[in-house]
Amino acid sequence: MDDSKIRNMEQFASVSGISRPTVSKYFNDPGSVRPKTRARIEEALERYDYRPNMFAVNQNRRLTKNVGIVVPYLADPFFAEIARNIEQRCMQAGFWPTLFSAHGDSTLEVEILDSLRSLKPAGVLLAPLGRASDRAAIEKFCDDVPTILFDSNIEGVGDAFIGSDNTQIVRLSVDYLCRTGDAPCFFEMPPVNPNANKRRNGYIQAMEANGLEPQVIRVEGTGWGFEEVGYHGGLDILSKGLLTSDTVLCSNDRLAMGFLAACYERGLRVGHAKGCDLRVAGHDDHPFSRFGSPTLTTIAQDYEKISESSVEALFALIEGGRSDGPRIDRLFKGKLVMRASA
Amino acid sequence: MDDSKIRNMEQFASVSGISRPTVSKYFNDPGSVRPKTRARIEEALERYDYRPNMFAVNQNRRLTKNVGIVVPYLADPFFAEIARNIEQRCMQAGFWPTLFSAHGDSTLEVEILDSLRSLKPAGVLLAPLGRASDRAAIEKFCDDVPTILFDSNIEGVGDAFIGSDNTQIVRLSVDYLCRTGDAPCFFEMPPVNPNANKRRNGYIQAMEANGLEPQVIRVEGTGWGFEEVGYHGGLDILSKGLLTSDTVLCSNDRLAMGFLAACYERGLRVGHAKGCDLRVAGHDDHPFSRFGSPTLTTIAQDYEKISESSVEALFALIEGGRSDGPRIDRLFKGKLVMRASA
DNA sequence: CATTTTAGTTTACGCGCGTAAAGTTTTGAT
DNA sequence: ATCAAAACTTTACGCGCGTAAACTAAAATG
Repeated sequence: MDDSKIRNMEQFASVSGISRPTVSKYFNDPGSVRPKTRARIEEALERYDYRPNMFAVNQNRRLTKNVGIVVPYLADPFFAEIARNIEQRCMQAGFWPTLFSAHGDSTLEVEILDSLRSLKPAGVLLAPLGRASDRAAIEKFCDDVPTILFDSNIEGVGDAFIGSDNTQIVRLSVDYLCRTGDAPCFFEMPPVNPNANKRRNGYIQAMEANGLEPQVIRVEGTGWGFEEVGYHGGLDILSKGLLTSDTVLCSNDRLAMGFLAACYERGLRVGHAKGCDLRVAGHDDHPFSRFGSPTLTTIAQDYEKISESSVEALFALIEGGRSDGPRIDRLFKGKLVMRASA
Repeated sequence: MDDSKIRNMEQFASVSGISRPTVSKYFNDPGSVRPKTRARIEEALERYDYRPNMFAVNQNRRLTKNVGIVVPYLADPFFAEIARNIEQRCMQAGFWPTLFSAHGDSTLEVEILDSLRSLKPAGVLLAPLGRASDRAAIEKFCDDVPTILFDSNIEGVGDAFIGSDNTQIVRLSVDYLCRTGDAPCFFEMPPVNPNANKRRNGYIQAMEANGLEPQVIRVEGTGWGFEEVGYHGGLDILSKGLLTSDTVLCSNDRLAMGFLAACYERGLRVGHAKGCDLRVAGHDDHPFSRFGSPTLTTIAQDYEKISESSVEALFALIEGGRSDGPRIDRLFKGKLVMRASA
């Protein structure tokens, strides 16, 4: 590789023997130039390492190749994983993804969107905080920037929503638990987002469909430290004897993992096997659920499909422009993952 | 707020009654203009919402206000937390942080650095993959961009290293375990980074200092899925009866959490209390360690200080330029966190 | 082969802002 | 009030690239 440094596209064009406008065209879409031309450019690209200046490139373009990814809480490996998945898909499609986390803070969420504006993104994939979100601010942002919501819905905001069918997911867990033992009571997480309520309601529906009486246990706790809530709330529940069943269905796996720690501390043996005191199940198939003590029975969210579908929806939106059709909602079904805890 | 939209600094300058070069100066450093002028600009800023175009701003500046943060594996909440901490500090200092994760892949790590180059960052905070890292590529990057390494060191690369004193950390855990029960054997993680080796060597040193014979247990496994390694490796160790002590010190908490799951599955009772079969301890005070079954005794890394010190070192580097002095290494001590497991 | 189509070249302008130079006003110390 | 220093205004240029227009060369069509 020749080390004489190329300062700009002008120079690179001259060493590659192609005019600058054509080189510019190549970088915008390599397929838009003749194969022979493309070959010459790429040959030069091998010899000299030149990259167009990001800032100059984006200055004149009304629409950049930037894509914003915003998640509510990055310290949750679930979001880290889904972000990774989305990032890769975006890069493969030639976009430049940038990852942001609201860290559970709605003020920060709005700040992120404001910052994102100045990135002039072609589109944004947003998993909103949920109830805590500043609806008006997000709505305004979505007016200006093509935005796909995922994971957590805000009714009527954004160009589409991709997520899980929480009703089906909870239905599945309830049915499984009912078939394999006592009907579950429901250990509810703090309702930070609409999914929390969907799951509680889904539980109630599913129980009633089975002719059983729903039993919802709600504990104190706010924010995104679900393990903390599951642990301390769990200790509280156990010490006060509030459990109405020996089968506990938790709204999500992080809550369940905290609850498992509480059970262990209280000397309760959790599992579906004979001689166990309690069965515990969760939802999401969180990355750490398979390493619970015991390993956690749960319903897996199809986050491969959620990320795939989200990115697809965004690209369709970017290419096709905003349609006046109805807002698209796509919900994916969950799958039962049987492990030791229930 | 007046909604007539301001398109550029020219227009904003005219509505604020200040000339454009002065407004430009203000945005680069609000303190550099006369208080009266500043007040007029900020008054206009309240009425009209204008932000300088990021791309235009950065195009002419040799040095931007961008800061890159690169972590090896974002699905590890430890890195998510430290990234959050660093992000906030950077933003407070008026920088624009961008977060990247190598997702355990050295190819991606190099790609990230290449992308970062085109962001013309004022500086970069890099937690390298470690052994898997492409040393030459990182070295070359550090020649061009002021870079602080943190968490995991690469000898002689970058302008400084900020991390934990792994020797002290392991010494602390070994001493504690020896004083409270049988001397520990050491369950080693796959050596993905130099910290792994530092910890093993630290263990051996600490044991010998106590006049005891070190016992290192090494299992198969690669990559960053430490829980997986701890779990499967743990099952293997237990089934083959390879443990040389009833006290197991794990190189880190994630490995330990996996091992706890294995112990649970084998029906072993872990803890420091009477009647327990095994004591288990880890290192790092990982966010999830307090929710283990049992809660995990560990040595906490001082990641508040690590992030604070990393950012400080970077800012000093950015402002002061690179000195010819020796590379700065700062190591912080760990603190014992006594929980139920040992 | 002549003709149309496609792709590339040349030339030129503009994006929004940093920044330098020269001139003007304000400030604050004497 | 006097005057130098500090701050501001005006003017002007350049950053690196997108992109449009007018022209020319190459490829595809018949």
